[in-house]
Amino acid sequence: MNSIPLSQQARPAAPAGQASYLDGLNPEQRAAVEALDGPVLVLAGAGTGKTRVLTTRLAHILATGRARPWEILSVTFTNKAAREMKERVGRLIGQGVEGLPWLGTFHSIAAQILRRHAELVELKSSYTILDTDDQLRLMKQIIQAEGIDEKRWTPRFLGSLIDGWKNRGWTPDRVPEDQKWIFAEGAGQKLYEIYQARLQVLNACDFGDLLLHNLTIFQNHPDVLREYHRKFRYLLVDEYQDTNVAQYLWLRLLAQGSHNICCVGDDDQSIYGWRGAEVDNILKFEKDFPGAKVIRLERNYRSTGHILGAAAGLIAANRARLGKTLWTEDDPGEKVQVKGIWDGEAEARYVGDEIERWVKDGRKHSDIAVLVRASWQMRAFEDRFLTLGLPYKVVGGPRFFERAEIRDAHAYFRLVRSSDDDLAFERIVNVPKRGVGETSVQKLAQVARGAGISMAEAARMLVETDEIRGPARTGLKVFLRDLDRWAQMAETMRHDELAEIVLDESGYTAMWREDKTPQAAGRLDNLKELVRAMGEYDSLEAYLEHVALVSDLDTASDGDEVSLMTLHAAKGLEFPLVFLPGWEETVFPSQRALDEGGTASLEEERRLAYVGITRARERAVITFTANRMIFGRWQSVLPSRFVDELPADHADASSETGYYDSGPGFEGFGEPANPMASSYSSPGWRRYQAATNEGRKGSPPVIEGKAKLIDSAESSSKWRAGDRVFHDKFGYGTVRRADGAKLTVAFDKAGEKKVVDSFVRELP
DNA sequence: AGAAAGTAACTTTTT
DNA sequence: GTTACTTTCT
Repeated sequence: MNSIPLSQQARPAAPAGQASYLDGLNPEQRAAVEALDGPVLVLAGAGTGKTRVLTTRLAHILATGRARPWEILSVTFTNKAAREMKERVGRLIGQGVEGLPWLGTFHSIAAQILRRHAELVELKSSYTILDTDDQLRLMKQIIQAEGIDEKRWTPRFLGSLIDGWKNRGWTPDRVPEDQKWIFAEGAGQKLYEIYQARLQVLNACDFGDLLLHNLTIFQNHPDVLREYHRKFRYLLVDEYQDTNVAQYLWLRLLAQGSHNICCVGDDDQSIYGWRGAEVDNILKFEKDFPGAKVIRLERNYRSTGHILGAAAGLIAANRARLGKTLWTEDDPGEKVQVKGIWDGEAEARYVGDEIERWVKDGRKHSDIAVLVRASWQMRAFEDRFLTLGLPYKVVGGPRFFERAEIRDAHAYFRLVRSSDDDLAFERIVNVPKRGVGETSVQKLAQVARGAGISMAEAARMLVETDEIRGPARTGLKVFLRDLDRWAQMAETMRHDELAEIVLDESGYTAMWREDKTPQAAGRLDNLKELVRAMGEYDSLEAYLEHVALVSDLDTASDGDEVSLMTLHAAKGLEFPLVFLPGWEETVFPSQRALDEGGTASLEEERRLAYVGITRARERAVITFTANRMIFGRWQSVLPSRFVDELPADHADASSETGYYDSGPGFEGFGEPANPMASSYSSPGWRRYQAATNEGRKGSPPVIEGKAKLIDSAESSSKWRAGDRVFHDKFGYGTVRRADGAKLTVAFDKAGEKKVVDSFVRELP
């Protein structure tokens, strides 16, 4: 791993100040690059040159001879970020970066470390990394084995619970008392123990374990930790605001050596709280790392003044933040556009039209991104783009390695490699159909468990007896014979050749060839692509290790396409023109955030909105609709509170059509209109509804007296404060405020809600 | 065992 | 609207 020729090691220290890589850095960036000693936190706002600082700092450490390439630990969150850093450092120091063996994601580096010390946590260094699918199936087995009702206590719930515990650095014995009761009347911790024991038998670990085992090793074996203290002279951490507790503990342990830890991040862009990320980590950095320097990067090189102003105004509503003020020397540019639209289809049509206009003006499709809160929102845009013939690509969509056919194929390969991989065995014994149904598999599992052997071994025994008969028996016999044969071939054959043979001879490819569903062809293509990708690795092991930690294959096609993606996927990217559709309550902020997480998760939604706006360089267009199809039902929806929070100075709600206005200062529902936005205050909502509805036919359908916005809007005085009403979903309630069609109702059970009057009726 | 039909549940976001 | 899962039937 550390095999770089001596000639490529530390280059002679360049006199500081003359180093060309420092040219063009602003004073703050330069300070962040040059502050090499002790802990440093770089608060890098959106578009302030974060990656540049990170890579230049790395180059600087090398160029000044402070450390050699393998003495620097650089961690990122995603593989993409790691790749980008490698590339850019390579360009800066003008040589290959194979010499940076410790640049990678938290998970890949933890996996490397774990391989070297696996025996210290009772694993073999050949351990496999389970994907979420395997994990869930394990959970399910355990829940069933323990006789717990899996309807009430789903494997998925247990999975995310255990995952959460791991993210907080809790091994089964450290789970706090009150947490144990979250699952199945106190069985949670016991199930966690059983799960870990199963993993150990399988010589496997899940994503969370990679970090957690590292922690266990470091805590129980100070000598090992010291080894890494000596090894890592500098630590660099990207996206620090996204670290969870386990990652934080891991970093803190490692930093005890040199104390030279530099974390780069932006608390305003912390959007992974739902996955265990702790904004707190970045908020308390100075406390955790005494003597830390904090450097703020606030000069933005990406967006226009208005875009920054709109984003700043929005994020100012958050309380838990360190506070930064982005500024730019660029033009103010044009204000952020905010537009209300009738429904989702019309929204997609509008976005499509705007895109065509932009392109007609000589700009490129690839300048444009459409950023949505959740992936289900993409379909409307895909539909529309397809009809218009607009070239587009979905970024971060269905992941290659998560597709069923790829997982099936991997299960075959894993099984050929080691026949005791029960999870793989179970996955594909009967794919394609071999007559081995559920009952046979149950029997195998039971025997295997009882005898402490693998399911493949159990199968070998049982096919010789009468325990399993009929088609299951012959099917298993053939399957076992094939496995043996392939295992033998593996000794001599190239792994990608073998892969092809396994897939063919097992009947797996044939299964898809005979499948007549439209996706079948794509699946066969994926399998071909899989075999091709395998060829790029030296061995099956190397390949499997890689895919376990990577979610996507490099997709090279950089055509001239509009990018369609979720807001999460957009972090770190930028586009001249950005569309932000779906800014409605319950969509964005999402219902889930509204229901569960309280203020914290609402603030996270707001940060997501902030991330969205700050992706735009020249122009940002926010849209919201009055009606949206959610869960297959038409619902009337209200503009997002984030729309109200946009400062009128930087956001423009007036629109060219007669549609009307809403938007900044849209008279937010019963509350005093935003004073900053008074110029926008207007009784626009009703006019907007009336106007739009007139221009539209048919959609959304008017169902069962619902969605009759027009009627209800016009009969504005049907309800008054104090009236008792009934709502299908929320039950009985008392009207608190009535503002045209919009009611604020205090429901007896559901609490205070804002609803449109067509959804309530008189008491039955 | 396997296919068809009917049902619940649900949609974030990723290593 | 979809998908994953369960029940029912052959």
